[in-house]
Amino acid sequence: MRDVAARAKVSLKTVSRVVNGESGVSPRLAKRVVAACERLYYRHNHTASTLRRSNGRSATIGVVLEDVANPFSSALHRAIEDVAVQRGVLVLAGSSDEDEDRELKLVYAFASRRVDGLIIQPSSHDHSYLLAERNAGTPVVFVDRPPSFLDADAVVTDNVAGIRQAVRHLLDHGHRRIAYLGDLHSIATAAERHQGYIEELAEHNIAVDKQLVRLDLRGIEKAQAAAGEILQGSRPPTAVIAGQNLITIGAFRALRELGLHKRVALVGFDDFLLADLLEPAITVVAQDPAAIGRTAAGVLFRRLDGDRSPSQVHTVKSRMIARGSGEIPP
Amino acid sequence: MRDVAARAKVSLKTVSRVVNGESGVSPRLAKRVVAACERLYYRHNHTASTLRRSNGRSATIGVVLEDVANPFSSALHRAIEDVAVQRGVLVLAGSSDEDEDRELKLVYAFASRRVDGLIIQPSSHDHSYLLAERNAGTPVVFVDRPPSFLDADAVVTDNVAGIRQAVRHLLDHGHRRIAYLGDLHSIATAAERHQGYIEELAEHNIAVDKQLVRLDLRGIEKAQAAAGEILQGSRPPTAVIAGQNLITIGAFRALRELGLHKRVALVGFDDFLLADLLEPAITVVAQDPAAIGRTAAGVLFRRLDGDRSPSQVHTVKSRMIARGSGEIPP
DNA sequence: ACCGGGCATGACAACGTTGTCATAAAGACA
DNA sequence: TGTCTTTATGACAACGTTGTCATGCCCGGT
Repeated sequence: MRDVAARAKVSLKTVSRVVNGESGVSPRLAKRVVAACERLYYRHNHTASTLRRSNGRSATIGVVLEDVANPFSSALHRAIEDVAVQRGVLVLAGSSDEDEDRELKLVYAFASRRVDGLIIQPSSHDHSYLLAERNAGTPVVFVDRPPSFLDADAVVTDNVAGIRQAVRHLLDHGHRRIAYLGDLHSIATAAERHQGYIEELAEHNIAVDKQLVRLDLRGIEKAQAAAGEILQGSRPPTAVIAGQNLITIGAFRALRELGLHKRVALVGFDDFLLADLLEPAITVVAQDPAAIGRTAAGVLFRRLDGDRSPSQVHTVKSRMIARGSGEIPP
Repeated sequence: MRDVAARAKVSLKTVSRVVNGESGVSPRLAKRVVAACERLYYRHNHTASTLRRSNGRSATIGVVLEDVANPFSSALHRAIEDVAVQRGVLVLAGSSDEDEDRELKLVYAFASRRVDGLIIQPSSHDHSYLLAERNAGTPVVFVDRPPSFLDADAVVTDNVAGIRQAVRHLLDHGHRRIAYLGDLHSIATAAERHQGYIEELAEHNIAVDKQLVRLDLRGIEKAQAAAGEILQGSRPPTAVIAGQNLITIGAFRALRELGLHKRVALVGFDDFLLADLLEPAITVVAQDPAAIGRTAAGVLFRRLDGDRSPSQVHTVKSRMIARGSGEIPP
């Protein structure tokens, strides 16, 4: 900037004014400055300007996702980005891999870059480590799962209602022996979904058969194995509910393997690409990651704009999509 | 930092030394400083430190992708992140949506945040706008598609060889009427793949039937429509090659719709989740986005470490995965 | 008692910008 | 012509840090 000022024969401050589009610079000087900028390949240093500016905003937010490459997380990411670009805000993204320590390190790394806000899909179970950030006035919004030991906004899917709807759907089609395959019980959403299964069965006075429930299944292979065991048990289910994306795929693989995919019903939680092209097409309770991301970014920016209202949990509705696999009779 | 210094009754510089883990601070003082940091919720300001430090590194890189939510791009993103975290480097990511202007704006936004390096999956066709960054010594690596009008490193898939392999595979299975569905011809990789199709047919002295070629197909719907038209034409193909992910899915939808999915062969370029669960399972020429991302990040960091060798185009091999749809006889 | 060397600590400037205020020039008005 | 207002411009400090160098202290050797 000093070089530009020298070349245009003006003061630093005048260059600053031109670069920031401030008024009160004569067209003659402004033209000289612009010309010098171009000649010298000058690039404004946004970081230095942040340091000095009164509001101190870096125009950058940090997003911690489970894995930037997983479809749910990346849909969140994209939705957040779309809101951010409209405000000229950039997005730092990182993957926690469901690891508390990585989450914490990412948040600290973001914080030390002075991001304006944080959106976190949490893996940890104690978010009090974020107290320093809250004290510093950095807004934090949790997505997919609510925070613990910290007062902060959150945007989540109505997991319990979603699974209850799936159970009811199967009951309506005459099923009574309904298996449930769930993710790591330590994940809040997984626990909620399992809870939904229990609640809906209870409401219809159906006892939970422990042989039909398998939890802590992580990834396609484990789900496939667990589904295989249940389906080959002494009193197999007539329908299966899968509490997560990859579990649905694993369950479907097991059904295929045993030639049962057209005889045993399957309903999955969370939609996935091509679910409609399988045979049978898979009935799912679809989440809306784009809506979750959009909402979360909206909340974050409202906080940045000065909203001081009490923090709130926003719920995004899930939606049942009947495609065939969930409508197989017992 | 000033507050911490005051509370620990030491100078600013001593706090700086402790925070950066420099040697030459007595344990007694160091302990006082650490205690003060914790009491005051002090967070190191990495941005300010970058401004002052001699190397001026921000420990942040910028990644421009076609769309952070698309499976290929997000796999790239993740692979890059995995290399970056090992060096304590954060990743700014953005989506260009195949729009030159958005790409340019993202690059400028990254540059003004003084990222240490850039990885770009380019949409534009003239990358000379990056000259200022190259002059400033910021390394730039292109992924998926090579740069134009700029001397820079690139990491790409062997598109021509991949498609030629697909064509040969179909020829080996007896096909002679092979249709080709391609993406926007303005995308360099799409043009290369189309070229591969032409070359391999020429080598076997088979004339290209223009009725069997459709280009500029963007998205599932357009591909599906185009495939439908070709399959219902007067002299339909016995096999179809799809030049991209979504086009493969669109083509498969069209085949299903017409009940031809077990009679007409299909080979897609670029693998996708669940391709193995469709009926028939889809034969593809798989790219390796993780390897591309890993390589690109490796090249970038080598440049940052001072590698001044001439820039180079690295090619990552594609791999044919036969699953059934490509082995249907004519 | 004196000197030299090593070690711990701090004072100060600088990184690239912008906020604040001062100043100079030009125009408006009586 | 003199005074007041407006407008354009610049000088300077400050943002939160770290590099450079100076200072003061302690220790061992003579």
